[in-house]
Amino acid sequence: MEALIDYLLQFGQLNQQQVDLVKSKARVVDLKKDGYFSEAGKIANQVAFVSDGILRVCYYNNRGEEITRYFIDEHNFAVDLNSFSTQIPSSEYIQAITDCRLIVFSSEALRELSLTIIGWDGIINKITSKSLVEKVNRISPMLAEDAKTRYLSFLEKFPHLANRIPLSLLASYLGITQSSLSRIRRNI
Amino acid sequence: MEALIDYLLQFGQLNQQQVDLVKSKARVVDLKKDGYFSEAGKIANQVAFVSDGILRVCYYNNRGEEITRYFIDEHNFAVDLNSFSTQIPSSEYIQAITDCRLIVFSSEALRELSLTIIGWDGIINKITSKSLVEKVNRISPMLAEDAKTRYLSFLEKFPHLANRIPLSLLASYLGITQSSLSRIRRNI
DNA sequence: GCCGCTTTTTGCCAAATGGCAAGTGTTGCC
DNA sequence: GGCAACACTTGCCATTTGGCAAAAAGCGGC
Repeated sequence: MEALIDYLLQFGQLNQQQVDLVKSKARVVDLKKDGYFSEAGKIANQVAFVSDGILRVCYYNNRGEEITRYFIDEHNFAVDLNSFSTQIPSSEYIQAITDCRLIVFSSEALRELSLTIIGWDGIINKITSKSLVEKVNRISPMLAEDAKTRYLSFLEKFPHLANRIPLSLLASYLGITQSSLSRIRRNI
Repeated sequence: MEALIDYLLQFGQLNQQQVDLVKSKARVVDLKKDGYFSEAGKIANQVAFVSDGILRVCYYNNRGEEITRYFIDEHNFAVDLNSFSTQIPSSEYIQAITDCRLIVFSSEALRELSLTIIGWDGIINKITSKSLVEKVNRISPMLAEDAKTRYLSFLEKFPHLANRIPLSLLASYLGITQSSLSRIRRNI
């Protein structure tokens, strides 16, 4: 819980009373490996701060292949922003790939925080745009790189993640087959 | 200018007085083909609404290759959000690929609007997160697709853009060589 | 330790894409 | 018309990646 508060304070100020209010609206949830935090077809109505574990955002294409869009690890927020902000049913899944401990806020909790805490919206907006810009900046260069370079870039940016993510999921994130990734690994 | 106001009103309400204020802070700028709206090494201090023309966001990788991250066409905002919001020098360029007419706001103009118009920040935040989510959703699936599919998806999503963008830039956006794109085109 | 399950590695060959360089086409200018 | 500059296409071959299936390795339960 302290990690969450530290994280928030990077983006704006909160006095002790406000910090307590935030804590009171949060709910700790444990999610087992392979469990879903958010599912296609449903409307996302909660946001999670990842206290422990790794999640991934994925969807299925028209050939039934499972595509991993990105991973979310400790001390980041997980939310299906598309569905959450438009209140349209989602088309993707947010799934735990390890056992996870999440700090969850419901839509209502967030609404109350927004109404009560001056500056809350500003904090949330900064976090939102920062994390989206990061995603764009991370994914976008990958298109121009070959598979090996993509893998090496991933290792460089997330050295601690590579060992905690099954090969098949990492391959799907990198946009290559599991076999190819295995071969790439061998040749490094 | 009306297109800008219409666009803004999709994301929140503005009364006539506020609309006039917004207009008074804007500046129409014509940018010639190949001209830069924002350059690597400089700190972005303006935001543009594209009234006419097409821009692209690009950068150079460590092999000196030019990579096109995405295109920005009519009735969208162009800004180097990374640099603009952190005030760190940029690492990418925003360049006109056709003659452009832009409606430009300086940082100061935006700051004044933010202070004067209740709800301005809300409008800006909605626009920001919507456009970032769109970018992620557009780029992310491309990783899992082969070049031909990427090209077809592009045609489907931006049928009016394909003819206005030089082959070389489109290829760099799709993450393939110009020759490959030319071959793909032939075989459709 | 052994079994059954899942994950990862390999081999084989086909298909996609890149690299390079030359050829063709288009456009604007003189 | 002819030339220069640029944009696009093509040919040839090397390299990368995919598809498929089998083998090997890792892991938890008993």
